[in-house]
Amino acid sequence: MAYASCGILGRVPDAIWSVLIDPNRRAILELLRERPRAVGELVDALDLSQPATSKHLRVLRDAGVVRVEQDAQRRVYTLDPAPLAELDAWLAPYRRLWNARLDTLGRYLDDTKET
Amino acid sequence: MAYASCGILGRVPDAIWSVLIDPNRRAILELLRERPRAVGELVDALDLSQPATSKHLRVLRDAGVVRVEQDAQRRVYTLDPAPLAELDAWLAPYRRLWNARLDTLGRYLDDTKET
DNA sequence: GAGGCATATGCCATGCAAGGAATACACGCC
DNA sequence: GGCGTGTATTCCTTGCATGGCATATGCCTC
Repeated sequence: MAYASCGILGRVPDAIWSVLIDPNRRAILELLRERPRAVGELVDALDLSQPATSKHLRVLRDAGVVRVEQDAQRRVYTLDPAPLAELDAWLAPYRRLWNARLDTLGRYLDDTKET
Repeated sequence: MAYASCGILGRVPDAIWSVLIDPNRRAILELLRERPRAVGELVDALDLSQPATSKHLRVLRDAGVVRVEQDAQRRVYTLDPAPLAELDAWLAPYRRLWNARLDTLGRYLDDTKET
């Protein structure tokens, strides 16, 4: 949310970091970015066993970046990007730094153009 | 740099992710955000042994997020935020999503106000 | 060039996260 | 109520990253 990207919230929960560590979990996030999917779909898309996939989904659930909805025997997972805003907030101060660098580069280019 | 935050580069290198996993490494980044520091300074600031600190610095160096400069026996580390732009690029599609949510929320609030 | 300081590296032990296999659980259908 | 499908959980093993300790390396001073 807005207050998160303003940097007021400060600390990124460990759960969020641990989500990002794993490539498979990042892959799941990207798949869910497209549309909600049942577990079986994810299993097919990733090259992973069903139990392994379920375990990753558990981590994602605990971190709050996905939500489950039950549809008969299937469980459909949906992306909830909100917690990632914390990550964005964490990144903000660094973003300022590399933007400063870009500004410097920009001025340099302008100056050389004038020469 | 610019091309990174434009999202052209796509994949965040594994090295960047592995940097972020560790709380101590994130702490080092934050310390260096303030100003460049020698290893000894970092050892004091973190609650870590000197060897452990050096190992983390190695990881950070390999990922390209810090640079070293030698000053007699001391090595002064400086933050280089550029590679973090890749992370920013990775985050971009998700940012769009939570912004969309905020817009929805905004409209909802506007509507209820009108009622 | 010997000794002392600052940092890096090697080796070892420990802990922990990830994946596989088997199994438990939940739901719908006949 | 038994059965098949879809998903979660448990147990176990393995690999890997972390940190401490000891030690190597580099540099400066006397």
